[in-house]
Amino acid sequence: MTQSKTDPRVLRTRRLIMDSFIELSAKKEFKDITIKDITTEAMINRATFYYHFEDIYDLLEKALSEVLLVNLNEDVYKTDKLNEEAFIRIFTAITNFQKSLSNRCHRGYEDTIARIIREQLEIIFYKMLVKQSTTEDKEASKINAVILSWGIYGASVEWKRKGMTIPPENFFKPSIPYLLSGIDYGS
Amino acid sequence: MTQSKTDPRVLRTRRLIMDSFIELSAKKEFKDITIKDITTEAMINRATFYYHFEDIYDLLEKALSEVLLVNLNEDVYKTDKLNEEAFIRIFTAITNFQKSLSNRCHRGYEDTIARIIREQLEIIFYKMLVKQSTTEDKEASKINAVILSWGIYGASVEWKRKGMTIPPENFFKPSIPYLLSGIDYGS
DNA sequence: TTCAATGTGTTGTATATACGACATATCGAT
DNA sequence: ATCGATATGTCGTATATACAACACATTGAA
Repeated sequence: MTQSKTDPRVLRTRRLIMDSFIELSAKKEFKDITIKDITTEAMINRATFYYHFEDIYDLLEKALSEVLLVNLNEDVYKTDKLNEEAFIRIFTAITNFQKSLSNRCHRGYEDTIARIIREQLEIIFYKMLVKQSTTEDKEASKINAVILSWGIYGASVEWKRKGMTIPPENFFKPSIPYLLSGIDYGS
Repeated sequence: MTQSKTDPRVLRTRRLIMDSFIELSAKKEFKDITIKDITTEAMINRATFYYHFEDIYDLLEKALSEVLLVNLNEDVYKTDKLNEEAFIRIFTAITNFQKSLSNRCHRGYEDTIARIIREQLEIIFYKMLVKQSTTEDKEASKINAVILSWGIYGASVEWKRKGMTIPPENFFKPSIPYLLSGIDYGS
């Protein structure tokens, strides 16, 4: 809210960099992508890259966060209550994300990616929990968000381990009653 | 040759502006397109527009020149000799250009467009004539280029007036012997 | 007519980007 | 181990773009 709108040049450049990175990720492994590759593809100067990102890992992080966030926002914020439908939407968004990553080659960076997913999940869960919590106990919401993010990410890993073939909603549905019973203070 | 390569920011911005203009031309008449429309679509500042173009007519001119030039370069420079094939390529490029313009609405600017086409044609003809002329008479080449540009543009207007239905090569072929006889000094 | 709204074109200043140079690190070949 | 080639990260400076403000023209409605 306090953020004054950012310079259009910045938005433009970040978009160019991120798009180029995603483009290149489809062709090469992450470890073979150089900063020069990215900036050449994006037609921006190499020094400009460092104006926006610490290094290539920082870019990976922010690019993935953004992609995931777009997925989540498209699917989730249609319903702002954390009910059965919302859980299924979120879980499906994550499995979609996992599927899209499994095409690209990010070998050796699974941990980074896992952390990014959990962080984004935590943010979203926290927002939704605070919004619908009747008490003012934000600490509890924070911890619950952590637990939910780890738990649901874990479920997506298990889904992946089973071959990514089971429809996400079928795989996940059995656990929903348990998850809902824990958080449904209101009503 | 003497041009040192231009700043990538300039290329980027010009492309954004031109693409936005072409985009908007598909939706609105030229007279209803404002500078603000263009710069908003291109996501650049209005003042930046004036850094690159005198006004909207200047943009029209340069945008059309570029589109035409791309058409011509794609088709023409495969053969660098001004023979029957080259004439047909050029004439076809122009009729294609006329067709693409007839969809968009540039009512009231036909004269401007005509001038742009002739200017581009003249440049190309002049280059080719000088290249293949055995004598060093550049003045003659210049005048011949003028004559050819007006003549061939006129033919394309006639082709348009007849409904743009006749295949350009059929329409134009009968005149080629005459045109070739005039310029074929060499050999 | 008058007035408000909108478009045009210009100017001064702040900031993002381009560019070249540099030091350092990494890596593959000899 | 050494060397050339290539990638990383940083810096200073030049320049293109963003932005707000301005004067002026055009337009349409009261």
